Amino acid sequence: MAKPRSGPYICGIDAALDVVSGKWKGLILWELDTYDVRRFAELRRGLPGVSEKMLTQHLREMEQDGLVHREVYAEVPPRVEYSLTEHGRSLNAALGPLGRWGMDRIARERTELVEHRDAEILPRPS
Amino acid sequence: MAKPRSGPYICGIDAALDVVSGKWKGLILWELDTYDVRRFAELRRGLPGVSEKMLTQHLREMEQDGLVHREVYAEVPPRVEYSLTEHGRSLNAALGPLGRWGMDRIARERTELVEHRDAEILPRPS
DNA sequence: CAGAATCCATCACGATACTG
DNA sequence: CAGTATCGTGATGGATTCTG
Repeated sequence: MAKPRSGPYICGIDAALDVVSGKWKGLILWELDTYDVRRFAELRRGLPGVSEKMLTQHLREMEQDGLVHREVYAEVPPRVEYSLTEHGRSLNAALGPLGRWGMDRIARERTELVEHRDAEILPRPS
Repeated sequence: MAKPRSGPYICGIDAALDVVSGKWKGLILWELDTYDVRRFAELRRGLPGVSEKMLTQHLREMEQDGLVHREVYAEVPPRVEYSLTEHGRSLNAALGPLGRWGMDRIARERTELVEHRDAEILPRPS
């Protein structure tokens, strides 16, 4: 089970996307990068709409991919803390420009209705 | 149809990943960036294993997302050329660091059997 | 050549219930 | 609290066939 890898990667983008392809992985990365350390319930609260199963699953995969570190405390009220590994941090850094691009895209979408806004591309299909 | 997703994004990463999340989109981007202009069959050859359906589907979505430009020539042997828009180019630029990260990951995986792997850059013997 | 259409397999994702 | 187990579903991806 786990992950049927996409076999031999053709390029770096491919390999990287394989690791972040999951509905919540981007957000998990963001959350862990922002807060440094987070507990299971905290992450869950930070990702509105995620189910425990998906959160666990994604966390496990990311742990296996060496992105996330999982620290378990053998206490009476169980406590588990998640944080990014060096590897995970470097991924996040590499994701920086993409994040900014995404922000621009969001901004663009907000003004997409204004047709005067953009004169450069706008392919007009007739 | 196309994409019912794209709810309100929580962060830029989320928005960007939504656009490149597809089995071949990363490769398509890479291919179009490398060759500048590509025909349908060329793209198909460049993406070993892709089906026509998926290629068409991905291309259409990317066109709709404003990443790809589709130029149709009304000739007897039909010819369609795909290229990146400005928007697509900027995405690719933003994808650069991620691609390099992915390359590192591939390299790392090659030496993954060495559990001692640390801050060391071993030249690949062989 | 560049696709559209159809059918089919798989899997990512989710809801719910149970546990140490 | 932090999971695990099970089941169900729609989206995603693929093989094949047909067309302008």
